[in-house]
Amino acid sequence: MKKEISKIYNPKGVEKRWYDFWMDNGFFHADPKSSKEFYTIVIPPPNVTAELHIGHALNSTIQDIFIRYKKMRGYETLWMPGMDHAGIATQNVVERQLAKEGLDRHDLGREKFVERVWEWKEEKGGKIIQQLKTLGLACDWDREAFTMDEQRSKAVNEVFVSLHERGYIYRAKYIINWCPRCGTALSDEEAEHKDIKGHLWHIKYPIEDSAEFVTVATTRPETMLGDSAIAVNPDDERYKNLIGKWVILPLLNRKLKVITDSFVDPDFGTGAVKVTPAHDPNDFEMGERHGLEQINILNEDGTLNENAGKYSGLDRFEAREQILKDLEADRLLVKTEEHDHSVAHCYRCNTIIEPYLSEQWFVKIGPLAEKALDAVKSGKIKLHPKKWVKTYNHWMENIRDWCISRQLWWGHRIPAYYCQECGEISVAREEPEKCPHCSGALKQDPDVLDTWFSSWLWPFSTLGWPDKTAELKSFYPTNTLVTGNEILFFWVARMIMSGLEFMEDVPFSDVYLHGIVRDEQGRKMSKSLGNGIDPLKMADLYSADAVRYTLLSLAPEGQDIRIGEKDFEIGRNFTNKIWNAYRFISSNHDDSELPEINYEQLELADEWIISRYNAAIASISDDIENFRVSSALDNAYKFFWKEYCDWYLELIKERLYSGDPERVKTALSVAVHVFKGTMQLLHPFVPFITEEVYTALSGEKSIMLSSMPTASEKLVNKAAEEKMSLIQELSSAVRAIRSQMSVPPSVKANLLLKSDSEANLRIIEDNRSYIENLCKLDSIEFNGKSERPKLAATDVVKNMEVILPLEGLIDVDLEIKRLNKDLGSVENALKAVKNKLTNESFMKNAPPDIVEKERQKEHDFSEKVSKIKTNLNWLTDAS
RNA sequence: GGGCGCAUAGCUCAGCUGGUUUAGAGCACCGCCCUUACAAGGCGGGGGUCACUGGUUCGAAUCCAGUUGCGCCUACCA
Repeated sequence: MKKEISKIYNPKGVEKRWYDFWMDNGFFHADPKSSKEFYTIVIPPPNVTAELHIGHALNSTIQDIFIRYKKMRGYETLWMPGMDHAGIATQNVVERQLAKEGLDRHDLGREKFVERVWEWKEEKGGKIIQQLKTLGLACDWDREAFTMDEQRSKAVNEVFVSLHERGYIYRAKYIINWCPRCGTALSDEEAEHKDIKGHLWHIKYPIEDSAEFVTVATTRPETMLGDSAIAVNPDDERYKNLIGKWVILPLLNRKLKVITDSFVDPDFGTGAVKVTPAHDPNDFEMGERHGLEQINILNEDGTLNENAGKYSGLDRFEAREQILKDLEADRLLVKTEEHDHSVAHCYRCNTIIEPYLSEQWFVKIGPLAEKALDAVKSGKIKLHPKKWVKTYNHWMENIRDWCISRQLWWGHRIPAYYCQECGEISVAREEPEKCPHCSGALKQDPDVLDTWFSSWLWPFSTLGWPDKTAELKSFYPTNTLVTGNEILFFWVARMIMSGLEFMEDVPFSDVYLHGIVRDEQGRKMSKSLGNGIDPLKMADLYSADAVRYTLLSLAPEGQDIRIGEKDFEIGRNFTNKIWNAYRFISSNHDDSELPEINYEQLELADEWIISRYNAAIASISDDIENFRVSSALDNAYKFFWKEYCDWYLELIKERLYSGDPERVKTALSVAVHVFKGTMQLLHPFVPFITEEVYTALSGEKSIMLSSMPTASEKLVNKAAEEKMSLIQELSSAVRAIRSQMSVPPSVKANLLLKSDSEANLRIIEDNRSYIENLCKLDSIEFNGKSERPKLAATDVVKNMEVILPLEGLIDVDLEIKRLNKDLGSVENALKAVKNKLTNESFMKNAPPDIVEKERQKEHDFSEKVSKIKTNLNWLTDAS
């Protein structure tokens, strides 16, 4: 009874049906009370504003592979999903929305604005969660967390207060990164440095009571308005006479003292530097050392303030132009040099950041970093690939205090309260009613915390901390963290710090860092370039399985990935191959139950595929356990497509069509057994189609409930593999001859084999039907008496002469050419081997087994050479 | 300035601790084939002085050093 199965795999409907099924049955839900061993991953929370891009697809597919694999290996697996509130990004979105209505957030007021953001979040936010589901991810959605939800907010609050109590949080007036467009401070990590082709302007400052000038060089001439000194290196002879003198700041005509500071590099610019303590981190420190005035010339929006004289009100870059013009007019601009330097940009809006003096909250990071450094050094946490360890160490050793306050409304409000009477600051878990010092009225700090201040708690906040939950007990520490390498500092390093500080244990034991997905030209995918590939579109076109497969098969271990839309055909073709293998097996087996494999009745092909199958189980498992996911997939591909489909399924056709029920049964039992297991091995990579065909074939409820096959040493059969490789080589040789001599499949041929090796001939004789079927042969003759035909195409396989009498069919010149080519390469190989064997030092130093191998090679190659030569002679004689 | 990575077929990449490979795969290309799972396929074929230069070694695509090119990260480059 044949079943009707579509010739081409149609994933439409299949994927959604199975995802619903998995969800309805709670297969993704993890039980903290389970007696199984736990395996946990926390998702890198995407922004609530995010839409799925190809990087998310790669990142989450890798996690899904680990989760599904471990589940089938018997673990209680938890994949903890959620999102972060993305303070700046989300506020931006809602502000843009307001702008369309002609409003800004101040029109609404803080409370209304935050309400509005929540509304936005409920209606439009979190689109990505739905999108992630189409990829088939086995996340425990019942536990979905959000950094702004109640439990996570509780954790943030607790951590802030507790760090404050430990003396790790302080408030200070310091130079920070200020984004004038977002109107907030940023951490060092949030400032992206980009190389800019800028200028170095040389400006003359007149020396007081003199006709002389001192020339300084700057990349930001507008900051001169905030200058409070000129500095030179104390050892710089050129400026010795200037020290202590006064110069006149052009345009504003303020007096500036000439000071010395060893920070100044005499070789850079002119060796004299203008000092602007309020707008440059170095100058700030120099200012501290010399007690210089800090003159702030900027408003928060990047325009110049009243300290800028006639420039006040201008935008910083307009002011720069105007100042340059004015200096030029005063003949004070002496030189304009091209100058490449790196400039900090806001990672959210790409605006150029200003170093800005302001009062902010900081985390004293040193003590936390120290422990986090140890965790990686000691191997408690392993980074994959491990090349990142050096980068991690370097960053950790040079880390600076973390600016955590943000001048935003969307986020966790800082639990610090200022007394309106005595000015004392109280930091508290619960808002105090009145000042604990003087009972005065309190006002909460208006700022919110950096979004990363909530996501660094993710591995335990999502499990219910600070409450003592069953989840924390079972699932912490988590096992594997999978994330893009660009986020190592932002997030990974900080999670390690917080985990060690608050859980007194690392948050995870292994970190898998993958690369960035780029376009075919190696460019980062971005909205502005319009070169992004929409994974949902690809999933729609080719299936989610295809997207997953393609991404993984193209992902080099830890390197960036280049990908184009057409590449997704790779995945589609693969799923189609699975489908058709299923179709083949299925159409050959009636609905009766399949017998267990009878190991007594196996043919060579069966023994061989079972052996290869067990090797595949071992290598794929080993790859996954050791974070080589692409390699695992590659091995699965090779086994399934090259060995199982190309060879094994071809080899069993004869039996399947033989009509002998016993032979059919044996072949089918092995074919199904191996196919099912292969589907299990592939399930973590392509979950949908494997579920579809596995359940269809087995009648089981779900592949997710099945156990991943384990490799059995006993079933690895080297002898069978040897034999098969002879069959394979011989078949390939015959097929090559046929193809190259253009012998159509309809023309059956006879094959003559001549060999000294009875054993080899016996192997072929025992399995002659394989060769006959694969090579479309009528007969095979072994060391036969029949005359060697004059016109024949020939080859040599394992010292066995392969003769295909093809009188009238072969092109003699072509065959001569073919043999000569072959001869050439074998002769080269022989020469190389001979060189080795005549090399005394090789003979003296190389291990005996290697020498033996080379001897064997020499023997084989020279045999082959002489046989090819003989064959060539036959041909030339005949023609 | 410091660090890291990459450089193998036209393209994307394998090739782990040096010797069973006469350097592989996929895509692209060429030829034959709609052979009763699959043309989204099968079979066969062409194509590489493994970036360059030295070194270690009996032996190097593989290890070491340097050079060049590209990429990334990092930095208090006025």
